[in-house]
Amino acid sequence: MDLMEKITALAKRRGFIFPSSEVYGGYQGFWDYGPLGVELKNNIKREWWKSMVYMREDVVGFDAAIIMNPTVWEKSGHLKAFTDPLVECKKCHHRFKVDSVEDKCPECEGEFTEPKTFNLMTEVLLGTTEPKEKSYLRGEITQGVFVNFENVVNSSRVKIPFGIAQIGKAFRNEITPGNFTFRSREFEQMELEYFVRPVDVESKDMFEYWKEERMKWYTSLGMNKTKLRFRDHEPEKRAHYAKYATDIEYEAPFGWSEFEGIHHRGDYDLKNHNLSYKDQQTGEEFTPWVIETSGGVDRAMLFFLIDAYFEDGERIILKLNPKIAPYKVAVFPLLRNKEELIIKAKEVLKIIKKGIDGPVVWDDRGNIGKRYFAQDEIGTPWCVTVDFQSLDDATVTVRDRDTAKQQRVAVDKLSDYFSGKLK
RNA sequence: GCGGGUAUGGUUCAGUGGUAGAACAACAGAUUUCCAAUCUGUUGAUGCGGGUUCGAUUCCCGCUACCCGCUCCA
Repeated sequence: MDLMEKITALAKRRGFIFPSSEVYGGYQGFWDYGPLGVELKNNIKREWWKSMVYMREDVVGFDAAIIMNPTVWEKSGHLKAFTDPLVECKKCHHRFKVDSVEDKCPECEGEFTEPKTFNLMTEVLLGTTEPKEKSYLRGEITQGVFVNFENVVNSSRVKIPFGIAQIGKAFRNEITPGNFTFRSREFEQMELEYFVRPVDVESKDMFEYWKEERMKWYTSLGMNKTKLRFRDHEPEKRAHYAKYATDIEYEAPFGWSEFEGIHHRGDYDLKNHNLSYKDQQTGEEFTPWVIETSGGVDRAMLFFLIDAYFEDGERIILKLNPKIAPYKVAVFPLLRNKEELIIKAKEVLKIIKKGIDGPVVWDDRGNIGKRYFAQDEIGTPWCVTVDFQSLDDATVTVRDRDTAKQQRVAVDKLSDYFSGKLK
């Protein structure tokens, strides 16, 4: 079994990720997050929000509607840019963008089919009477921030340079979803739009600054540096709006794959929507430039999972950073059939639950070794065992996931012990 | 959308034109048991829809999903 199969199987077996609507045969390009998956994903989003909004003075949060006035998408250029006419070679079946090729297939000299368009925007019909009004599920979350630019400026005392952060779902009719959750038709983005003065040097510096910031964030949560790299876009490969563009890529089992883009969008978007900024002190009015950091939440989660996956003989360990691990602590009674142990262990469970921020779980299956294995496999950083000694001296053993080493800790010190490690 | 492959309990596999087996998991019970798979018991499956046939999980067709390429870029 290759690594992707192992991750996919683990994700399903332990409740991280399921194929969407699986009882009806699934639905291509959609995935559901199970009890552990939603914890992991929420933790990633929370850590992102903390570092991008709470830890900064110059960024505010936002949450736009998924469905917007269709004019937004006309103005933004998405109805054009997300519609790629493709031709297919009748002989070798390779496909190409119409404007990227001549009239013969560069692979095999074969004839092309008529161009077909693939609109990546997901259409929705609104209203109760026919004809219904057509709109779109957002193809990227950014536009909601841009069209609210002046609302935010007028209501929240932000001054350039400043940023607006947003996390939310986006939808694209991908031609070929695949590689587990990597390319999905519904996905979540975590994005910052950082507005700067339209000055080349300043904006380029800011672009470089955000590149480094974003890379640091992933490594600070434990992602393996040697599996990460930047990949600058060649001018001709850049999106329609980008002045500069870089991807952060992870070396997945299916190859180096992008999961965050840092784009210098210039004034493209605000100009499209006819929006500008007025400096209250100088009276100067201008259209800011935008540095965007746009990360895929589902992709980041997939790569955190892959990156954390280790095998030690038969033992599987998810070495997730404790901050994003679904469960922080598991509590075991050494034996499940000794009432005094159960009572004490339930007390300890309650104490830790109150003492730390995050899920603490109970586990009394089979035998103790089995529980350690099961918790390792879902990345629980610490296991607390209540044994007979605990009944005498109110201490428990705390076992570390990565080292498998144990330490005796007094029950009344547990909360401090764990919250210290979770900082 | 095109080409190739795959589809059996939760997972990994077996098997058959006539009552589908196992291992692991799950659940219940036993055992002073600290690094899984001691002991006992229980639940649970042929992706969906057609066709051929007395009878289909098995043969045929269609669909769907997943995997590998083309494509895509969060």
